[in-house]
Amino acid sequence: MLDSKNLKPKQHRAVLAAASVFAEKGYHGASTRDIADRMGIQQGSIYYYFKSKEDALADVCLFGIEDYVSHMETTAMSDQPFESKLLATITSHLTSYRERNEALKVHNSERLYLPKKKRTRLKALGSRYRQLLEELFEQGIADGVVRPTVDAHFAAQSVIGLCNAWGDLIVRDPGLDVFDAIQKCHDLLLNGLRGRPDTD
Amino acid sequence: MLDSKNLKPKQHRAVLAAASVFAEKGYHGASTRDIADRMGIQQGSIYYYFKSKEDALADVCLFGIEDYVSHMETTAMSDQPFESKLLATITSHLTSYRERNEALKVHNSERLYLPKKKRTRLKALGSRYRQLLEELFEQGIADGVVRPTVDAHFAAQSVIGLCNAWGDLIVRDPGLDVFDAIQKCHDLLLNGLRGRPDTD
DNA sequence: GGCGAAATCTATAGAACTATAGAAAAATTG
DNA sequence: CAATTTTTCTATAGTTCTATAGATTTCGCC
Repeated sequence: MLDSKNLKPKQHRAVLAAASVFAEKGYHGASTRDIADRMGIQQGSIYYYFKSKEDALADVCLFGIEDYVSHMETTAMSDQPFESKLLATITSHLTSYRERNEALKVHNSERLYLPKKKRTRLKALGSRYRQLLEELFEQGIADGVVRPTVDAHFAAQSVIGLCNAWGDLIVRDPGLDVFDAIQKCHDLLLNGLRGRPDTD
Repeated sequence: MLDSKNLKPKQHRAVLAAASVFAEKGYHGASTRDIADRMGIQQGSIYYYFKSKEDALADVCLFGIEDYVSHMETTAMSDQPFESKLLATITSHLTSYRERNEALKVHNSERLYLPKKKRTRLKALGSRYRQLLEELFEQGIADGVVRPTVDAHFAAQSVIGLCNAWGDLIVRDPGLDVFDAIQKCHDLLLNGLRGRPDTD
């Protein structure tokens, strides 16, 4: 398996090209020719970088989620209050969508087309991410910031879902103000639509 | 164009079969043979029901979103407080995912593969839905239930995103308790994680 | 039971796609 | 610059897919 930390520059370019094409056309809608075209090489030549089209998808997905999870690991370990950690999580999630060249989007929308074998690593990373998020909410409850009736598992899925939804919008509309979206997501999750009557 | 109100039973079955296959394999990953197999007919015979594979996708998407929007229209016109309307919206959204045989999921994840021409109707319906949702939030603000600082457009996108995320989970896990998810989404959106100190 | 319409079948043309093999070119190294 | 390694190219085998045409069967109805 490929470790995105050890990518040679050319392999890195190949993963980015594949990510971009998969993000635009979907895994099945994209052809190996499309990826080759994006790299400026011939169709057959991409098999120098990927053992198969399926492996290309696996590499893109792994690249998309890998250091994204380790970033979450750092946030979770840090010594900040709940609100700051939540904000950091959302920020990491949404900025990833813009910066990581659509690989995270590919991970989220196309990874299920991989056979189970090739999803093992991805699944572990995804579970780890969700677990850290759940622990974050449990911390929030323990600290008295989050209502004790909040279901941590539900909350984690919701945050992931909300961030992915905004991530898709961000990828589709390059003019969208990411930091505005981050702040509003943070505010909505913390306070809801009604909000606490803090300012009363 | 096809109007889902006027579907003959057999055409209806065809749309459901196509929806199911597209939801499972994606538009490009699914073949006309897959759809035919699901209906128990030969590959070439599906062209009796659809002019082309692309038209099949268009029909599925339209079926998926059509009365779903008109349901929202009814909710919006009704004479209920903001909270009830929000709950009705979420309920309609999430139960659609389970009942409409995955056509709504196909609409959400595959419609962008249609050429612009065939998306005109879908786009109009989607915009209408978002607009009704925005007006709902503006009503909430006017009624003093929703904080005036809430951005109605942002809120609408967020509700749609959150519901779609849970919809995907619902489709993927048939054992999931839909009404539990509905209540928790409603609560999270209204009160956020911190919640109002109602019960203090 | 026979007629017209609806539904399905068979067979296939034509296009696109994946993956491989071996040659060729480019880059790197001693 | 010669040897070696890395990268790319050409050509193609083999498969799969969409869509069509025309034959065939099933169905509703008088």
